[in-house]
Amino acid sequence: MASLITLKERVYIAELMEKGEIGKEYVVAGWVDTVRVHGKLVFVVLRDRSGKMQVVAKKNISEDAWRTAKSLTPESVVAVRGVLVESKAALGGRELQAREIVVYSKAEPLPIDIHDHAKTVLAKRLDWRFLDLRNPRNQTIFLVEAEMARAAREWFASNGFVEIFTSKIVGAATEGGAEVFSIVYFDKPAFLAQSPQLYKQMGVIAGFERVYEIGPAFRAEPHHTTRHLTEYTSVDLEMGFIDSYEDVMDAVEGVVRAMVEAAVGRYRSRIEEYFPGAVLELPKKIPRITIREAYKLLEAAGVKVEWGEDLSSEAERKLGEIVEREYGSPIVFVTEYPWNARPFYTMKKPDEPEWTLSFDLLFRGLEIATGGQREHRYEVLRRQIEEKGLNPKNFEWYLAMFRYGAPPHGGAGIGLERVVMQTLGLSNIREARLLPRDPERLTP
RNA sequence: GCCGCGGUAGUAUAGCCUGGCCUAGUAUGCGGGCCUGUCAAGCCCGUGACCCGGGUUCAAAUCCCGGCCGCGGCGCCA
Repeated sequence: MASLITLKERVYIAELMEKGEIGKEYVVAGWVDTVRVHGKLVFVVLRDRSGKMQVVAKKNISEDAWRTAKSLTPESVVAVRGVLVESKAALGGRELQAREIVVYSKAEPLPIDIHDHAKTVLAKRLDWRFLDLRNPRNQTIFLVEAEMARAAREWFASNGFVEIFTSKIVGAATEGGAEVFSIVYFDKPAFLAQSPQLYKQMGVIAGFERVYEIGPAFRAEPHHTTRHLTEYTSVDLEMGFIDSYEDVMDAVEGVVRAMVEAAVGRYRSRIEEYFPGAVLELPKKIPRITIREAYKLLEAAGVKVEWGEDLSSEAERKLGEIVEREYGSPIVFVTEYPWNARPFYTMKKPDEPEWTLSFDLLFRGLEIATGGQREHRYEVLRRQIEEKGLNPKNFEWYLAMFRYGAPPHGGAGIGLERVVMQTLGLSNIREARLLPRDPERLTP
């Protein structure tokens, strides 16, 4: 017999729970969250993307529907037509009394526990990512990510930035390092872009003045840590006609604030429910300290630092704690990094050339963004390439841009997954990436 | 890349140090039974595992070696 249920009739569970009419018939569809079979009574919790509700099937319905109800398995996809009734005992005070049930897809016994993410190790969960994401907690991570990306685009658009799409297949490594993936491009060697850095500078110099890109970046570093991916999403921006790198920090602060506020604004209740360690708001003004001030703070706290060197990951974590305590902020800009810790295109501090006009943004002790003012003077830039031991010949097309009118400019790159991770308080960045790639993992 | 830790049913774990009492325990899942108000239902019965290869030993889940795989720390970075 043909099904009497059509999905056109379908209503979302959240809507039904909020404003469905008691006594009326409705069709809901989704995944079977749990089944509890009693003697002459079956309780089913049905889940769609809006929420969950209880469906009850009693033995006195049609023979067919009763048999179907008894044999439901968790995570099967079903549709139910039933009458909405009040029920003191049911979750949310109402439930659907089933009349008809259609099983579109019967699920086999599950290979992982999807009700509690903590009951299965992350590696196993990732092997079964499509099931792992059925868990509303895990789904929330990607709702937050999507909202952050949307908010970033909106912020960029309303601040005069043009979205660009640069090539991820490149003929030379951006910064001369060895940390790139090699690919075969017909008969030539090529690489996966580790950053759109040089191209976004091109966007500025080409006359767009302000550009941004949200896209993949590839790093061939064999990191075995909870905060590195070999492929991640970079929120990149570059802006011309700036007075100083302070202008770039203002922009980064604007985007990051927009991202966090949008995500919390839209998903506050879900975030509070599933991520008790989440950061729900950023300070009015993100503190800015120079790295030399950071060295002092760290030394005062008994942490060993090397002046003139980059901060170690331990120092960054400690600094995060100190700033939280001293400034009451989970987030801080650290500025004026030493020249030896920065790439060739960074502008040096005019009066103190061993330091640079650059910054990192540390969120709960983890670097989530890096940026600064770029060197736009041809001769100086050329010299800096040599200073870093790189061959200017490999940067000919790039250097040429600075001989035909390049405005003072600067920019930054923000790690999207890291923002998500630190906002929600995740312990592993792989959780914040739909399909994480690390030195070992290439599937799914 | 360097260093450390680990691999036991579908899942998560106990046992390993101090070899035999392991016929490998527990929870959950799965199969079956009872149950008309449960809510990750309850109770009863059942099901299912020592990563691979070699070695030591009377005896190996347990000790040793090699391999494969996983996790984490560091450097570096987003």
